[in-house]
Amino acid sequence: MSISTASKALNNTGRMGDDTRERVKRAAAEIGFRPNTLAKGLLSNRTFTIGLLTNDTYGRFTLPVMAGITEALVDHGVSVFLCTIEDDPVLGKVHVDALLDKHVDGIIASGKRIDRRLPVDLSNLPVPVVYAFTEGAPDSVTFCADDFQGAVLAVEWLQGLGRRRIAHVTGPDSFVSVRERAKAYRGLVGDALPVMYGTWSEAWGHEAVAQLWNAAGAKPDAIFCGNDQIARAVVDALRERGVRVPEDVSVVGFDNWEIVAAQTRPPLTTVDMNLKALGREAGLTVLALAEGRSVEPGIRTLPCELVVRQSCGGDPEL
Amino acid sequence: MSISTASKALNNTGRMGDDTRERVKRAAAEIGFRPNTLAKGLLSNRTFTIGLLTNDTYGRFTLPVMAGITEALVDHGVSVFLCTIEDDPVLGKVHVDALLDKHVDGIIASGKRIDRRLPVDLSNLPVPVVYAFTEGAPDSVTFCADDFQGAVLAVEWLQGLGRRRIAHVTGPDSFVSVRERAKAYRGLVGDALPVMYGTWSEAWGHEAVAQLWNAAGAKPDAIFCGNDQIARAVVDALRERGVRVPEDVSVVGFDNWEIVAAQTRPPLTTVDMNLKALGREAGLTVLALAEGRSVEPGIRTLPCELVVRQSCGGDPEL
DNA sequence: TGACATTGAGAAAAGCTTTTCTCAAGAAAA
DNA sequence: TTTTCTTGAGAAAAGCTTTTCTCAATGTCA
Repeated sequence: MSISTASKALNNTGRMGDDTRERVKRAAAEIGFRPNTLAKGLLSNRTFTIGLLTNDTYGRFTLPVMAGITEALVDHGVSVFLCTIEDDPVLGKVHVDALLDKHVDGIIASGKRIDRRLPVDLSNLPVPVVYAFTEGAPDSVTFCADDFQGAVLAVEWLQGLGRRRIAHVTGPDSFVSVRERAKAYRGLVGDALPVMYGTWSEAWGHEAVAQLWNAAGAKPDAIFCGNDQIARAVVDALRERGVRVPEDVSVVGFDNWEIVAAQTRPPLTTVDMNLKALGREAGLTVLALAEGRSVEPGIRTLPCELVVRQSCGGDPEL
Repeated sequence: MSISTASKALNNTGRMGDDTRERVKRAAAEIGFRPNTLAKGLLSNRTFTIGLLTNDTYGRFTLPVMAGITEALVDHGVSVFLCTIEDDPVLGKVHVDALLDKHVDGIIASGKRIDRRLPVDLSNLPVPVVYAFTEGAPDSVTFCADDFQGAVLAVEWLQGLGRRRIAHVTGPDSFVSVRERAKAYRGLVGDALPVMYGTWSEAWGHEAVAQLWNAAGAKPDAIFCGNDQIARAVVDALRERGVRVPEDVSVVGFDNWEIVAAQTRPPLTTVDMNLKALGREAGLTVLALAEGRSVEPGIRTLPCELVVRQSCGGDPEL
């Protein structure tokens, strides 16, 4: 039995008798033959590996993205190198070099916010690069969540529940996401209440509630929070003040960070950025690029969706 | 210039003139030559890749382990495939097969608890396997944290602060870790108070405080919690009851999960399991195995350390 | 039955390094 | 001057697949 015959049999290529083909396959299965991906890669210039670069140490955003990538690519036999590079350019270069040495088919860059670059130069690389949830190079493909639409979803949900004095407690306005969400909020509720910018901490959530409730005049009947940590703190702070959630005040978060959203009492209704879908798209795109298919560059915005739990009231079955 | 001469020049092997060697190196640097790791691997049977298998979706335990592995191995030019297999045996097999196809030099299995196996068969693999924070096969190398010692650390710290009625609110006693910690606790404080087993949720933390404070008799002056989520809830519940932390009651957590521990008010003093160090050891071990060095099988227990914040009182500078 | 077509299987090359071996040239020794 | 060493450089093979080409054998048609 020649090597080439075996190869052709296993790959269903070449001309040969069906009996021979079957016989080879059976034998291969029997001895547990695994074609060496390295050798195959040597020929095809494909390694069926990609690199995922991130500076998100806690995996808050990267893990869902990674899950999506893996889900999309595992069927294609592609495995993913995860490289956490902190915010260290040197570490970044080390990892990129390692990835290039291993001839990854492509690289996906991911991060913690969509208006910051990873601290590493990914231009002029010999492999395709796509960006997911981080700022991309000018002519690249970049995926991010639709903050504006997500905020609309949240605010309209509150309005649909009859809420009319909706406050917005959010993160620093240096974030594009924060500004986008604030713009959507402004568009729907007007200028009655100021947008409250702060930090992404629980401390700020408590502080914001204190400011709102210590001020004179009517209190809000709903609070749209910039992330789940703030939302959680807001819920806690309201409870401590004897304000009932969701009866007196509805609270909606952003991120759908299970660990926070589900453990809050009551569990948070919150906007999910669909990071997994985002990862899936990024994975398929980098694969397409790796296979030489051409992909229109630009920023692709994926819609958010609202995850209804109990912090707003309303029928969770809607 | 022959290929072999170039190879020898770049690898500092073979006999040749220093001038030739230098000339080759300069030229290589100039054109940005990267030896193809695949071809090298084809010869040496090394790919400088390893697989990290985990069922820890949120990365709670796996990400620190991963960080340690990467830190230890990046200098050796080794990259890590992260495979999240949920608890799905099929997915597990798919990923293991993908890893074997790619001829990883070794596999590290990791998980969420040290007394459960990953839902996938890792025996009789053609590559070395080491286990980190998950139950290993009989004659394997397994790394885990020293729960007993960690608990001793926590309880002795409380005792050192003068606390005498120390309660223990922890997770389900089906966990080996829980039983180990409880045993250490028992050994140091005796039977005055029952060990309170529950779930790993904040709800249980609240519930436990209610039980303790609604009971007749003296209240605890310290609570040793089975993880940070419980500890956080305990702190919250105490504050809601007007009990001051740390003035009236000291609370210590377990895990040092930054996101929880640092956001709690006051921030949690807690036991850190040194997962990063654990990952580092696991990484170095799998590398040693991959290089053919022999490693004594068995369970390696790494010590925990106490991270002092403010939930216990005492001088954080100690 | 002879010429031609078809079919199935094997040989060989390519892909990129490293390593071992061979060989030629120059230098040193006789 | 001839022989022997030494040194530096190149040739070749190995590692594992896939693909293209070649070739022998069988079958078909005239």
